[in-house]
Amino acid sequence: MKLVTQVRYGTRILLDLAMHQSKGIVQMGDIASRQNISLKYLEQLIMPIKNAGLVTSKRGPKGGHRLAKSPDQITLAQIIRIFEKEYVPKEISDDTSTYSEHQDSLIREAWDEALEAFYNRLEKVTLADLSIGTTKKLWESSGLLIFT
Amino acid sequence: MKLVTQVRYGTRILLDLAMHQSKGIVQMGDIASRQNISLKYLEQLIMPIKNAGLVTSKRGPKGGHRLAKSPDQITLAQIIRIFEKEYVPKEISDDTSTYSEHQDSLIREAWDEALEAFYNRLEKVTLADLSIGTTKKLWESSGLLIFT
DNA sequence: TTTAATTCATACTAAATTGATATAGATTAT
DNA sequence: ATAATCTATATCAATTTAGTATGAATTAAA
Repeated sequence: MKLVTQVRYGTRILLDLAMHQSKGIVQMGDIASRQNISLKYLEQLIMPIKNAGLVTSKRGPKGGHRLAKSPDQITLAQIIRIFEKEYVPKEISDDTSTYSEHQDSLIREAWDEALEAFYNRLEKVTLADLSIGTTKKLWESSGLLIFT
Repeated sequence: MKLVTQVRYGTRILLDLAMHQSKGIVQMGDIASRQNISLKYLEQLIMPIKNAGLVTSKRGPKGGHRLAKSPDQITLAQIIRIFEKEYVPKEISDDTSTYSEHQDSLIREAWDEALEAFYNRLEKVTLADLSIGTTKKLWESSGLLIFT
């Protein structure tokens, strides 16, 4: 059970967008250099995020991306769900007899509820939580409020 | 986030052991044929289960494996923990500046608590739950109590 | 209306993980 | 001794994940 890199990068992208919200639209190229991710890889990552409705985009020169919701409406759980493909557990047994169905349904039910509990906790961390912390720290350490 | 095959097979092995408890010690070869898993693969899977203290073994002829605890002391969560290697989420940011530490610790904390919630639910399903269901179903459907 | 900046769409490659097989050694009841 | 059984590695194949490359579609601006 691991936090795939796509989630880490995805979070960085969204966080970057959140912190540069005031600029309006932001270019992938800028994020790429700021976050030190290859532009091409980043372009791939932003796509599912966009399809999930977390950002909107505009093509052409002066185009770019922006958050589709306010940072406190975007949660860690949402980001993780985009990349961790929802997985239905296979049957424990490989036969088709009736008696294994009971086991399988017990396991599946527990699994589903466990996943729900997992995501519930992750719903509680928003981009706002993360970026507020960031700008605050920046302010404290440098005396400059760079990202506003 | 998926239930790896190792967990499915591991569960089947333990369930098989649980259902043949009365025989005392059980050979991997028997489990392999009953569960339709290659003996060699199965031998690999039983090792971490043994190291986790869920079963004990005896070598030589008439050797084999048996559960180290009663079936109601063995939970799905335990089995999953054996195979899903405990994974510490990497830092979101790759720089070493102070301001990213706050984000990372927020995320890590949420992640840890989410995992805990996940496993808590899975603690509630024991081998006994699964095997009791099985023998009962068998009884009902065939009139024969095969696994006792 | 051409040009250049940008997102969008795929195809491809490389590395890591997982699933499975193979070979041989260690232990022990008979 | 011998054969049955578990133990320990090595190897291979399949799948998934990470990352790169190529180029088309869109559009602001000169």
